[in-house]
Amino acid sequence: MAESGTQQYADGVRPIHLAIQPGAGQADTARMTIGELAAATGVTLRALRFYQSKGLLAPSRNGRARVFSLADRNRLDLILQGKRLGFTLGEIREILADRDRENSPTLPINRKRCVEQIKFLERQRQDLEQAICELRQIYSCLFRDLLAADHGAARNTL
Amino acid sequence: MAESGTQQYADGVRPIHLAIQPGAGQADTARMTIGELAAATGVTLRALRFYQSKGLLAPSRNGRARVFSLADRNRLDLILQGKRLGFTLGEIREILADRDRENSPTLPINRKRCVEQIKFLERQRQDLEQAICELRQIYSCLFRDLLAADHGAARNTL
DNA sequence: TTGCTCCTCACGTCACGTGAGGTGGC
DNA sequence: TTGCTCCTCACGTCACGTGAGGTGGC
Repeated sequence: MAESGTQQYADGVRPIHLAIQPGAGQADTARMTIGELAAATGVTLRALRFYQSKGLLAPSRNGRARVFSLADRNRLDLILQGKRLGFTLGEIREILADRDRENSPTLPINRKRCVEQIKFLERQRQDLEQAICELRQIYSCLFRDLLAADHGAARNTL
Repeated sequence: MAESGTQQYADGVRPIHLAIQPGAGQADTARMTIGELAAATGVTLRALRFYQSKGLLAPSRNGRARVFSLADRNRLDLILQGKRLGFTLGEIREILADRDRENSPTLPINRKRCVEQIKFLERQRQDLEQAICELRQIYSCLFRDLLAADHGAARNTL
């Protein structure tokens, strides 16, 4: 059987008792299975296991099954923020290793890396702009050819 | 030995007799080696062989060595245009297979594919814009923290 | 003979997708 | 017993990079 990943609750109604486990203790007691974490974040099971294999996540175990703590969930949020910002998984691991102690609410990047990443993304944006521009020109050429074909058809009957 | 790829003429002065072969015939007589084509287009030898393995290029042979004609070079230009426009190699092969007969000066994409690609790239651009925006916010937070640290240091001496 | 350019495997990278085949608790 | 969720290999994808080891003509 294939694992279903992120869509096992298609109606959007997930069993709440699994997600929070209220009253079972306090503080870091919101322990989740891999399936619950996947559903909560939109990340596939495979991706979560992959992040672990790359040293980005380190869930504990209950027998063979992985158990993710609130700290793990917060760390995953930082990983996803890093991906949104265009960092590779290797870079994200570096960033999180740098000052993991701080338990930062946002990705703890330094000034230099921040500036370089902005430059990097701005270059990509410029490439994208040029590509979009070129495609729009192609599109208007297609339109012009269509008009020309109409007129050509008219002329060819002369 | 490693193959040097695109940088074998670091001074920018390439032997002209290799690039054109003047007077050897007419029409499609501008035959190039893989190294010459690589140097002329900035594509690596590996990439050229890879495009061939994917059915995008089909150079003839002189013994074991590949020989690229003017038609091959023009086709490569279309491939590179496709890549700039964000198409995958598989899509580029489809596009070039569609109406190869036309020997088009620009990538012969149809209206539907053009519109969809524009949408696709515009989505990517939006993601990029958001990322850049988020990074700029992080940057200004870093700046603010630096100022706060200065003031904090002053206050802490009180 | 030395150098250069060319060749063909073939493994590595990046971020996972996609089965295959098996386990454990309700 | 059936279903569900979980597990671990392990091969596939995309667009090449990077050696290793060998060939051919000046």
